[in-house]
Amino acid sequence: MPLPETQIPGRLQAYFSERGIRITQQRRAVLRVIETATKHLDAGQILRKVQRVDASVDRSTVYRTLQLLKRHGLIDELDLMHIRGEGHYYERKMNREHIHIACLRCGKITEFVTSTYDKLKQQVEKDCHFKILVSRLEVGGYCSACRQ
Amino acid sequence: MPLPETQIPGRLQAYFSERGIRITQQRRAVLRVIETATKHLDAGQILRKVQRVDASVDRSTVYRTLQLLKRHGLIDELDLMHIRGEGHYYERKMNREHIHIACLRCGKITEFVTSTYDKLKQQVEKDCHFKILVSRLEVGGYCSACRQ
DNA sequence: AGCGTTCTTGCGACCAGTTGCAACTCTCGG
DNA sequence: CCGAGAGTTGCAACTGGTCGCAAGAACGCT
Repeated sequence: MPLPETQIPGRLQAYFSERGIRITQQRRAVLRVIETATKHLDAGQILRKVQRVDASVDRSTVYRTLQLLKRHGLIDELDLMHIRGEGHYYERKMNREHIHIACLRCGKITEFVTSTYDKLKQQVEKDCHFKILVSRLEVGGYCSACRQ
Repeated sequence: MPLPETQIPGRLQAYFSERGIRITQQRRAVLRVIETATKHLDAGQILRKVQRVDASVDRSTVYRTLQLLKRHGLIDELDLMHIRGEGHYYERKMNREHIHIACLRCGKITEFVTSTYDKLKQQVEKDCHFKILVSRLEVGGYCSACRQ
């Protein structure tokens, strides 16, 4: 086996070992796929990419790893307004929470950061006496190109 | 059969006949369940309530009716931060869009209306040159009682 | 009211995601 | 380096949601 362990751990794997969460071959593969993803992936796509590295990895392992990451707040789960089916999409959590804007016609996903979103969350915390841990704002409609 | 057709149509049914969408026994039952709901229902709960009126109604009919309502913008679909499982919840669309606040510990769902949310949406439309048709803001965390 | 078109339904098969369980494997201490 | 114990995996069975299709129902027209 040509040294797969010596790869750069990556943030997610580092988080795991710091917290004493076990790192297995299967989890390493899932983390790697998520960390190197360039676009929003759904569970099925992640599974397929993982199985290209290790074909024996089961669906349930991928789903369980995604749940684990979600519970630790390391990934965000998105619906993207159900543009394609009912499934969820995943992305690694960014420094700044952003809005997902989905064009219902061309399917393009845009991300948008604004301080108004932060202000809105602060207002919710204050007015509702609520401690926010996760939040998700998704918007569906038509982008400028599709609206013509 | 004691005059089931003579019931007050209700808003959803009225919308259907105005638009020439066929009204069937099954759809009538689903609309009735949604219109008389006092809390957020998931598809399974709606199915069970519908089947108490007409046991022959199939799952797929309920799901298709929900999709139909969603497409016409008559109901909103919510995840409620996946407090219980992966399923979705449905509520009939209100005059004013509101934020759903889900306590991750006690499961309580609070609804919150604020003009900041409207301002945020306006800003997205302006800054992103995007026409918003639907939006959804869900927040998860701890309510004041559970935070102690 | 009867008829025909068109839409809807129920069914069965399928895909996606979850769960219980026995076998396995990771990690830590010796 | 090895063994024990806890945690993880793959499997199989199950639930939730979707889809294609043939039978059935709704509505407009006469």
